[in-house]
Amino acid sequence: MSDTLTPKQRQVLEAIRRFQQEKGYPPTVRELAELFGQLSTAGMHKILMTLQEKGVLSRREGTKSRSYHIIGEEPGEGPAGRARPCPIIGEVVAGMPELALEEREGDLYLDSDWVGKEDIFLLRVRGHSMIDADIRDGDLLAVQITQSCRNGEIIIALLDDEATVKRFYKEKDRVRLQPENQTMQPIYIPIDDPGFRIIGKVKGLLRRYH
Amino acid sequence: MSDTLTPKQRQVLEAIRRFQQEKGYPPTVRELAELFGQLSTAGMHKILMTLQEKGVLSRREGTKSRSYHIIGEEPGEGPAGRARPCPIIGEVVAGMPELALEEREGDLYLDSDWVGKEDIFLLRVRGHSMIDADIRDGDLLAVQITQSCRNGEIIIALLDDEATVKRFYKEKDRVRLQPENQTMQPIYIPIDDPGFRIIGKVKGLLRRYH
DNA sequence: GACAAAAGCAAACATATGTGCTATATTTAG
DNA sequence: CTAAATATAGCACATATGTTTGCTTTTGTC
Repeated sequence: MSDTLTPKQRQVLEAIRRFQQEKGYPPTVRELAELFGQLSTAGMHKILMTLQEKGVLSRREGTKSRSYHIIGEEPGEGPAGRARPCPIIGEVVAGMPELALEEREGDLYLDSDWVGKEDIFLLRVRGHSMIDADIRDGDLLAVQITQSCRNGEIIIALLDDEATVKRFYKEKDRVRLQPENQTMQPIYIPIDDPGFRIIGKVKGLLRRYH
Repeated sequence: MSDTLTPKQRQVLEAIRRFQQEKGYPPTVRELAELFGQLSTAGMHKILMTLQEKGVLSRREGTKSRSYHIIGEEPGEGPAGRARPCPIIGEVVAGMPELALEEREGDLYLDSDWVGKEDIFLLRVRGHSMIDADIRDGDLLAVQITQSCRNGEIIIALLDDEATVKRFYKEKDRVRLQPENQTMQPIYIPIDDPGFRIIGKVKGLLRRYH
């Protein structure tokens, strides 16, 4: 089908794609016409009709504004629908869960298919205390903010205003925090310890090689 | 600033965010009004004005259609601009670099700020041969397709139609492939070995916890 | 050159969308 | 309770955008 397109029609199609990509919303007929330096909208409109007849362009219902889109690249089914910004936190600071934005290093867009749709932030790992879990210094941990976690999950917790990464095990009347580094001993905490607070659980890990 | 928002105003803001997220373009005033079951656009319009005064909402120039957007979440600066789809390959198969799409498990959107803008695919790690590099069975490796790589980089290579993950070192007249697992010996390959081919180098790692 | 398809311009028109009024209910703060 | 702020409806109007008509120019083909 697309092999029957004229050069001009390809250019228009490509312009629509780029506009949606860069701006984040579809163009109007006039905006397209201006992009090609045309003084009238009629010509562009005719091209758009042809592209629809040829089955490569579509639009939402009726004659709504900014409704043209390339078939197979519907806005919302693309990156915008799955990617979500996640703040990178250099350090977990007491005073959460306001997520101390002072420590914010920036955002990273993550695929919600991979990391889920719940509240997430990225925590940069410092030190080698998790080396037995194959977590390295400098890695980013995707942390889902939650207070409920199950046995064996890796959690981020505040212990007397100090943040730690540990495996979580709930025992009779206490909580056992198991370090992954075998040279370190587990920590036991009474369930009602006021200095203990769970920030969230680790859902993913990101590492970058240079 | 945002602490002075009324519940209704928060809801509207959240609706704008979700609309842009799901549809891929900003809503009209009437579409917003309908979302809240209102018969008039006047109320919604007033709320939008208030949100602008409070500095959380903005719009493109003039009075264009579908131009409202949340400040800090401008469409185009968001997911669509940085996220890029990367195919997940279950196994590196001989016959690359056509990237045997049969083995394709799907796509994952990755942030180009993190993974770069070059050709990338994701390779699922099988086995524990890279455990000393803290790479686990099931991890995803972000592989940049290239033939040029420097000493010490982790590469994906084809050796007699078999894919391996190794550290790359170029020596005088041969290439040394160093496994990360200390129980395994390095492999030496003449530079002109026809059965040897570099697929690409590892730029990142993704792990998911359950 | 004749011809048809594609592309362009100008001007109008129809619909979609943004904005501005008035009036009335509902909520909130004091 | 009262007053202010907020939210709603209904209507009118201005601008933005989509669509159509008629004509001219360009382009490629026979």
